Amino acid sequence: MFRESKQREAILRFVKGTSSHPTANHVHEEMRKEIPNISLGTVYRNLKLLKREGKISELDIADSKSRFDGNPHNHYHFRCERCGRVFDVDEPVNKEIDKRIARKTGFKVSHHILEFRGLCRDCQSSNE
Amino acid sequence: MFRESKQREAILRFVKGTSSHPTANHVHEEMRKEIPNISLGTVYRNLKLLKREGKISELDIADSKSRFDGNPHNHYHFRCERCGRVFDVDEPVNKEIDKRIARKTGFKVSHHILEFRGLCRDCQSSNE
DNA sequence: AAATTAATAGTAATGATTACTATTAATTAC
DNA sequence: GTAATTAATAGTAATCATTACTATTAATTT
Repeated sequence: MFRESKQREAILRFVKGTSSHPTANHVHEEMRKEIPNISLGTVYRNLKLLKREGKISELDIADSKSRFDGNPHNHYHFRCERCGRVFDVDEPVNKEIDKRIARKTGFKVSHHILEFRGLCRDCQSSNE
Repeated sequence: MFRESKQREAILRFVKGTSSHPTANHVHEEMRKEIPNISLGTVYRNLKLLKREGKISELDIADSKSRFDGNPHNHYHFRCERCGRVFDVDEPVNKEIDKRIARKTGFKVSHHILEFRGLCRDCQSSNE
């Protein structure tokens, strides 16, 4: 089914070996150093494939389209992985965790974004 | 400085009045019902403006480019709002909160995504 | 070594968003 | 109230990340 390719091996090796959370373009630039004519399409295809195989992950959060919220205050959301709908979650925002992370890392933490993922009620009951 | 326009008023009224977390395109479609020739550019411009004014918010999370991570297991991140770099955060994943939200909402919660935002050490010290 | 076909390179297409520009309309000056 | 000013708009073109397409290349199998 799958064949080995030096392109895919190199992409996996690089992403596994860096903590820079590179974009597809970053990976492409890096790859060109050892495989000068590697194409961007190959990078995209393999990143997606390696993700499907569970060897790497993607910090996507949110799909390609941005969504807006009439509530301007920070609050949490739930996104259904099947229908794509987004719901507000009625859970108090944990401000303590920002302080803890700030203490641990030395970063200045202004806020955090928390999104739950799974299946909404409709999508659980609909069998298909 | 700012002038009122029926387009902006209608957009704000709609986004404030729905819990559907609409995309720019959803807002545009809805607006066309009452202002048939409103342009998509106007919708985008006003959504951005209303966000800047703090009247609505955007569920962007992540910018336009997707980032990849050699660690395939769920973990938290910190994103610097100034330089854009993403760092891993060494904090145990809270599985209890998924259960609590599931109990509260009736949704099936598979996991959650948590991203801290603020200024990394470099960007705090660089004065500019 | 030849046959098969997955993977690639290179290019074109897509889709969300932003930029641009002439026109319209809200506000200000008279 | 009317004319002058200029912010906001409609409509279109441009941009940018990502995906699709296709002829060619190269792993793997026979």
